[in-house]
Amino acid sequence: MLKVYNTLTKQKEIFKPLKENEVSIYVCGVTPYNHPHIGNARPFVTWDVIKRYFTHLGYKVKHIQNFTDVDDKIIRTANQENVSWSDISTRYINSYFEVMDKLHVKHADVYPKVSQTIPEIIEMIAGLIDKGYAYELNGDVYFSVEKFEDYGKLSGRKLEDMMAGARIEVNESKHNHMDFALWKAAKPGEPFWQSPWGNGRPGWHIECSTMSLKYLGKTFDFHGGGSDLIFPHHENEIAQSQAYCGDNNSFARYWLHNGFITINQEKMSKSLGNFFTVKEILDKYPAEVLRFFIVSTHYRSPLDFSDARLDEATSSLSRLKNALENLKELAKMPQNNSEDGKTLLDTAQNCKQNFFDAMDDDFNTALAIANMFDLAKEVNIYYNEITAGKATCDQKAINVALDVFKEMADIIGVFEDDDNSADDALLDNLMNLIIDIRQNARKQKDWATADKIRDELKNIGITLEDSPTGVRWKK
RNA sequence: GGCGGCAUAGCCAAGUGGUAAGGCAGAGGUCUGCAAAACCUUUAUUCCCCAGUUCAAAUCUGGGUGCCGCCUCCA
Repeated sequence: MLKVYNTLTKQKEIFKPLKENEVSIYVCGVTPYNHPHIGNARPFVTWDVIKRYFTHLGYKVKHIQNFTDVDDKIIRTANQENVSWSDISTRYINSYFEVMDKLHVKHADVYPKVSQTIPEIIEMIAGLIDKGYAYELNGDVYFSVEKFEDYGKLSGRKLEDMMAGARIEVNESKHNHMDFALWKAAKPGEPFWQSPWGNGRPGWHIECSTMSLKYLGKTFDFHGGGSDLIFPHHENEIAQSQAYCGDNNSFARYWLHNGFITINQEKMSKSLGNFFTVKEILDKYPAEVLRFFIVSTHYRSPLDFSDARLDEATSSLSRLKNALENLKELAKMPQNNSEDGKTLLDTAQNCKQNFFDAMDDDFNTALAIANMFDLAKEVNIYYNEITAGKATCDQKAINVALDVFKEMADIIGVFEDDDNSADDALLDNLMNLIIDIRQNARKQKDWATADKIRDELKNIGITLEDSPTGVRWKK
C-alpha cells in the first residue's frame, strides 16, 4: 500500500490513483537561462525514481514537465548577450537534456513551452476575467486573491498574515497587493504576443495551470517541484485552476515537494551564486555517483553537497557494483540444484520485500537502498564460500538474487551502463590479452613484470584484482 | 513578525510507543608473491536540553536551545 506525504494535508496519505493503473504527474520544470545546477537536478532525479517505481508496480505513467521559456531572466540574459530570447532558452533547454540524459533521467511524455501555449493561456485568463476572478489594469491582468476563498490552503498562510510580512513593492492600483500577474503588458525590447488586453506576455504562474489542464485535464494525481515553489507559485496555480474550473477539489490531488540541496547548510541557488552546475560536477564524478548521492537521502530532507559527500557516494556505490559483479560471475559458473544458496535466496526475497515496503512509504529511497547493501553483503559471503570451494552454485538462488538486485538497481537508476556495448568488445579482448601476459609472468614468479603491468594500468585508470577465480579488471 | 521543517556515532543517514537499520571513515584479523577487492570482528546503555504521560519514549505532550527554508525570482 503506497503512502505519500501530501503538502496540502501535511500528512501521509494512502495513494489512490484517479484512474486505475494510471498515474498522472505534473512536475514544474526549469526556466532555461543557465546550465542546470545540481539543485535543479534533485526534483528531476527524484521524480525519475518515483516514475520508475510506479512503472515497476505496473502503472502506466503520464508525465508532463514544462519549460518556462519566456521570462524576465531569459530576456535579461538575451539582452546581455545581444541574442534573441529564444536563442537563450533553446541553448539551455539543450543543456538540460544533455545533463539529464547523462543522469539517466527518463523523458517526460510532453515538455510544453510557454511560447507554444500562448493561445490556451489567453483563453484561460479571459475565462478568469469572465468569472470575476481577474481584472485588467493598464494592459496587465491580475488575479484577485480575495475572490478565491481558499487562497493560502497549500502554504498554510492567511492573507492577513501575508500583508504584514510582504516586502514587495506596492502597486497601489492593484485591488490587493498580493494579487499576482496573469498577463504582463509588453515593455520596450521585450517579446510579446497579441491579446485582448494588448501586446504582452504571460505571468509566471498561469502557464502551469494552463499546461496541466491541456495535457492532464482538470484533475490529476501528482504535482511536484522544489519546496520553494509552494508559495507563491503552487498556491497561485491552485487559485487559477480551481477558480477557472469552478471546482475546489480539482487540480492536483497529491502535492509532493522535495527539499533543497545546500552548500555549507545554505540553500544552493542561482541568485545566491553558491551553485555548481551539473555539467561541472560530471567532469569530476560519474553521473551515477551524483544520482546515487541524490537518492541516498529521503527526497523531503535537505541534502548538503560537498566533494566529501560525493567521495562517500563513490565508495558506497562501488561496494554495490562489486557485489553485482560477483553475482554475475557466479551466474556464469556451472550451476546445480543444490540448496547451498538458501541463505542468499531468503535474503534476496526479504530484501525485495523490504525494498518495496520502503518505497511504498513515501518513496523512502534511503531505507530502500539499505536493502541493496544487505543483499550485497550476502552475495559477497556466498561468493567467498564458492571461491573457497566450500559451496557450489545454487542456480535458483543465484538467479533470484540477480533478478532482485537488478530490479532494485533499475528503480534507483544505477548500473545502467553495465551492459557492454559492441564498442567495448575490443577493449575486452585487449584486456584479456594483457591479463594473459601478466598471468604468465606471475606463473614464472616474475613479480617485477606483473606489478609493472598492474601499476601502469592503474595509472591509466584500470584496476586489476586478482581473485581465486581469476583476474578481474575495472575502469 | 507570520508559516513550515530539522536536531540520531568521527561523518552521512533510516527509524512516530516495545528496547538504536544501512553507508563512509577508523582499528584488529582472514585471504594474497605483494597489493586490491571481499569476508569476519569491533566502533551510540543511547537519540540537542529540561519536565511530563506510559509497564515501556529517539518516537507522544509541554517548555527551552540551536540550525534551515518560505513569506521577493528560485528546484
